[in-house]
Amino acid sequence: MPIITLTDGSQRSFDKTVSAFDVAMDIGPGLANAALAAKIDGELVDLATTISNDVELSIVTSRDEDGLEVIRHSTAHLMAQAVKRLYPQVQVTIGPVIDNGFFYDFSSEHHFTDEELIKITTEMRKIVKQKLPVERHTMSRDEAIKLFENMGENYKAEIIADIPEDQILSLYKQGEFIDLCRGPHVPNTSKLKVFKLMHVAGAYWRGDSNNEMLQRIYGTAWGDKKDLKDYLHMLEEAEKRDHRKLGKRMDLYHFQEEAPGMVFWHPNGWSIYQTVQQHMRNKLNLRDYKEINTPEIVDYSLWERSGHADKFSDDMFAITTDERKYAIKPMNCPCHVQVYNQGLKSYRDLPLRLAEFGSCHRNEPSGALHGLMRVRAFVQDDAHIFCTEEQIQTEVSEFIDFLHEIYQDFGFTEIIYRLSTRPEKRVGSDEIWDKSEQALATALDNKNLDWEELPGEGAFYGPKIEFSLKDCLGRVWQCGTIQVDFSMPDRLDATYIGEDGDRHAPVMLHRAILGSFERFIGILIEHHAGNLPFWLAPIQAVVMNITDAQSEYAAKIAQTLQNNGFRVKLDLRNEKIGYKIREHTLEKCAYMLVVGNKEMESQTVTVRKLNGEDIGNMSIDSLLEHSKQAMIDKV
RNA sequence: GCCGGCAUAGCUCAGAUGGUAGAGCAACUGACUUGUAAUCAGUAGGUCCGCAGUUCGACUCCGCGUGCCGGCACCA
Repeated sequence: MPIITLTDGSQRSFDKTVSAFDVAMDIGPGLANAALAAKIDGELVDLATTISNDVELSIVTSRDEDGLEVIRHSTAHLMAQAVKRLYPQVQVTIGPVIDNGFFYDFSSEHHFTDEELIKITTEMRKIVKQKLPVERHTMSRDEAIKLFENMGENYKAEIIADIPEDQILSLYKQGEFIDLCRGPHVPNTSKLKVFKLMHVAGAYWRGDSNNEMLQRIYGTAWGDKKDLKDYLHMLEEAEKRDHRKLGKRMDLYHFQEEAPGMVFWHPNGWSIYQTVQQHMRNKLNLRDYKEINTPEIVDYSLWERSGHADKFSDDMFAITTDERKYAIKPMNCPCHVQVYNQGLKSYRDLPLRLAEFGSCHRNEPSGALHGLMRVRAFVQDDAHIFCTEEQIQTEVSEFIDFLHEIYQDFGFTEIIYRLSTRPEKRVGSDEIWDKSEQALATALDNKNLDWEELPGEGAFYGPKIEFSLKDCLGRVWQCGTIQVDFSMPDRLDATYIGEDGDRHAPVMLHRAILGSFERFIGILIEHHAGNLPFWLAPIQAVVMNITDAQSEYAAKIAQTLQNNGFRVKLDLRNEKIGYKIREHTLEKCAYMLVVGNKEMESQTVTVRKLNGEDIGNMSIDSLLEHSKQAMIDKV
């Protein structure tokens, strides 16, 4: 005689075993109709699940996050069923839920085209109309293997073969289609109405590049039409922010075939770059970093000693001249150790913070290149802190403060923290690893930061914290990092004289805040949709006259701004003011300064901001003051 | 690197089922002297990504290469 407690605390008792659906029906037919799944004592289950004991129950609809997940998962099955109907020779593999949708991977000789996605969609709609019940069945592992082998679904059989033998598996059947699945699923296919197949892509079987390449179809699915529409609209908006498009429109930089993955910076883009770099330089000075500069081309033997040649030679550009082999540096650390090694160091010299805007080249796989976000030639805001073991904790903590300050300056507040811990292949004792992992974790905890651990993802020489930012498409880009390194100082003979008078190897902290200037500027462009704040804008102000009568006055204002260190343009063309404003808006000029007869007579300018906001008429002195304040406020 | 797609004027794109291409914007010239997101008219602009092949003829079809795009893998 189950007594069922609902989410609002109310209770209902039944005199016989009931299904979750029966309970929903008992509450009301509207809810029963909207019901997709249920949660029994916190566990997400099918609506058909029977209840014979006292439980807590909630009915899951498309309004719940869980409901959306069920819809997306079921839509993946729906798509697989449609594909199997249209292409019986195709084998199914896996079809999980992802952010905003789902995908399903198929093995097939035939390659799906975008037109065929329409065909598949039509078939999916047919299955929805058929209102096929989705039924859960269970069977033993070996039975399941046999079942899928008989169906010719070898991939499924392979997946099941990896599951422990004694486990009971659940399978879901809708019409003629059957798939291995943990569930839960919607009660029938008519619940799946709002979806769209997005695109086809390749993906390796089991995510391993040694394996066969499968075909993945991505789709999106939602609880109601408006959500789908909003999502598609968001994608369109995100596309408009794409730094590759804006970079072209704003004339920031270009790429060309002769130098794949290497940026040709134009004056506007280089202006942003210089502003960002100067800002970093100022901040590094305030925190007692010493800026240095080291060679880009270094004899290969140094990379052999540092260990890079051994592990990363494929990614290094090597050159041979006069029978001598060099590498173009992929990282700055070995060179920084060379600077450290000049002259005898005492414990009194530590911590020593050596910073470099280090130009690096890495031969990234061609398929990985992506605008400014992934390039082959880039400059890191790199620094290495040489310190004692005891100083690690403080240095890491201060670094996190530094990083927060910089991200704040650039307008980023959403940061993802990840701690990568010891990998299987590593150097150094477990004791040292314990200590350094603990130092990093403690530093994060002391600042009350939410962080995720990535076990085994650390570098071979030490653990690291990664700091990532999210871009407009929700992609996560790693920017900052701090890594503890007990290995390289030793490999490259770095030492200091301790209080005890003996030589010791210092600990090296590799750290970067922006990561690479290229990637960071790409993220900046997308984050601001190209509308960079005044302090970063390549063109901070454009002075426009109404007619020729104000040419001289307009030029004088531009000159004054320029003399005060601002980046100014003068537009005296014989065009209507509306035309000029439109053009400079598209160019993303921060301030538009209009001068006509009115302004000339009163010795003022009228200021319009990029977003169309009119901040009024002001004297040149107040304009200068306003601009200087904007630089300080970073708005 | 792997799978698939794409490559036409400075930019955004159309087009030709094989007979050497077109629009809008930009550029240039002229008129207009203009008040907060496009004034009008005219002119000029192309190795149709590269290299080979088929063909009387290739921008179009086939092959190879390069780059880019969507993913996957990679990201010290």
